[in-house]
Amino acid sequence: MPPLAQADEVLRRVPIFKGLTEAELQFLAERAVPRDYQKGEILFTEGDSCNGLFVVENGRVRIFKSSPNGREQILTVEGPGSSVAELPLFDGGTYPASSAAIEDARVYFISKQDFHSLCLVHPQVPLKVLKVVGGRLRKLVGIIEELAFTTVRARLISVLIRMAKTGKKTAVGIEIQLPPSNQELASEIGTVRELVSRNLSRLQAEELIYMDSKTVTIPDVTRLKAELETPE
Amino acid sequence: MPPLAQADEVLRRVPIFKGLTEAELQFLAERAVPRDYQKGEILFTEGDSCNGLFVVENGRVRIFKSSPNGREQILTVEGPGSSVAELPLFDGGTYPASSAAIEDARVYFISKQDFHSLCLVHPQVPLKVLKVVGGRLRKLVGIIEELAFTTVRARLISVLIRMAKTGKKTAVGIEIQLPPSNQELASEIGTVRELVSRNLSRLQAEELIYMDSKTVTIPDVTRLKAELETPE
DNA sequence: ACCTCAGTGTGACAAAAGTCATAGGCCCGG
DNA sequence: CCGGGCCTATGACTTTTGTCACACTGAGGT
Repeated sequence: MPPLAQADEVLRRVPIFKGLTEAELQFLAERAVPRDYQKGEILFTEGDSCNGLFVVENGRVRIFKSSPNGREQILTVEGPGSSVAELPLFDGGTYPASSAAIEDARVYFISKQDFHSLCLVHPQVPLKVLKVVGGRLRKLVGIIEELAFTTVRARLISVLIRMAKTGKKTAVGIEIQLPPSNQELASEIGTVRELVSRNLSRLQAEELIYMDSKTVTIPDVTRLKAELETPE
Repeated sequence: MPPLAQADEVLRRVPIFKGLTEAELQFLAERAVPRDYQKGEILFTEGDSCNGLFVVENGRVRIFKSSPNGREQILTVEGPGSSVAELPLFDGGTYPASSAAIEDARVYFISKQDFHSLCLVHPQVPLKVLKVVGGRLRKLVGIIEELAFTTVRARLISVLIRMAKTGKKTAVGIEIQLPPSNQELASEIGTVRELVSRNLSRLQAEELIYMDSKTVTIPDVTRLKAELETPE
């Protein structure tokens, strides 16, 4: 069990609640229900009707679509301080995708009613929501672009580069941690386990990366980026 | 040149402006600038900074991503009474995609400033925007799902079925009109001209559709839908 | 009537993606 | 130390996708 945190401390960090007064934060904090999820546990499933929104306190949560033949496509991964599923709250529809905990996680649940009450007294909130939704939309467009135009290899290189931005610098290059399984990585780039495995091997053979189980070292990010330009 | 219309009549029909008073509509109508575009003309390009939002009076407009090698992926097609590009107005970023007129079209342009003034006096508006943005997000997720999980053939069948919903019933089936070029259709489903051509031929050979140039007749929509279930 | 031009249909390939089967590694519990 | 469960790597193969080249059609314009 993670140590208890003050709900208001958590909510204060959430972008859509920035700028609320102490009293307003308090109002929400009193009504926010903490929920603990174990690794892999489902928060909600595509098509469920939406009763409220989630705020992640710790752990990470993935939002994904799944296909009848068992494949998955991750839409986004949200970590501490993110809100999840604000949108269906406003358009009244069901969840467009499913969500599950990647690691053990604690989230707060805020009911639709409470959130709507807040919006009434604080019209700034919908504007903030629009802002984060804007970012989400951009992300989705980015995924579409990658799926429509690029190969698995290019998408894999893209995630590696994205991860490199927050990676650890070492003497021999930037060091990053791959997700716990190749399956997870495959879902992020919309393909299957085997192709991830093959392409990682190939990148290593080409000396663009070095792998030690889940730890990848990128000796030269620029050279990796260059691979994205040329078709070969 | 299309006949002149009263701007306020056009704006009244737009979802995000539903519920405004006459005075407020008037305020916008006075400030909305009409613009005429010819078929194929560009409204804005991905990466442009965003100064306002568009409302389509007539004609249709497509929003799309384009790839360095000349391919395109259509994100949505908006017709009369739709607003376009509300989002970057709120998050302050640039346009995430480009837009061009499919046919000759007239649109109204409303500047960022005017729109923000409206939002201040009328907090209902952002809520309406959230609603339409919600729909947009769902659409994008749908595109991702199709790109990630299905084949060109399935995506083609999907659009045909979607078009059938607004098609014309005849004695021999439902009749629909394909877009003016196969290229356009290809961009909608994220592939190339040739594959559209081939797959349409194949569907006709299988007697799932009948084609007479751009007019397609679907004798049995259920049978077409069944093709989506089975891998073969 | 003829030329041009944009869009089409198709065959032949090449490349990429996905499937299936198999072998092996690693960790954990008994 | 052994066995089961889970994940990984990899070869062999199929299907799908995309590219290129080329011939054909139909509408418009002069």
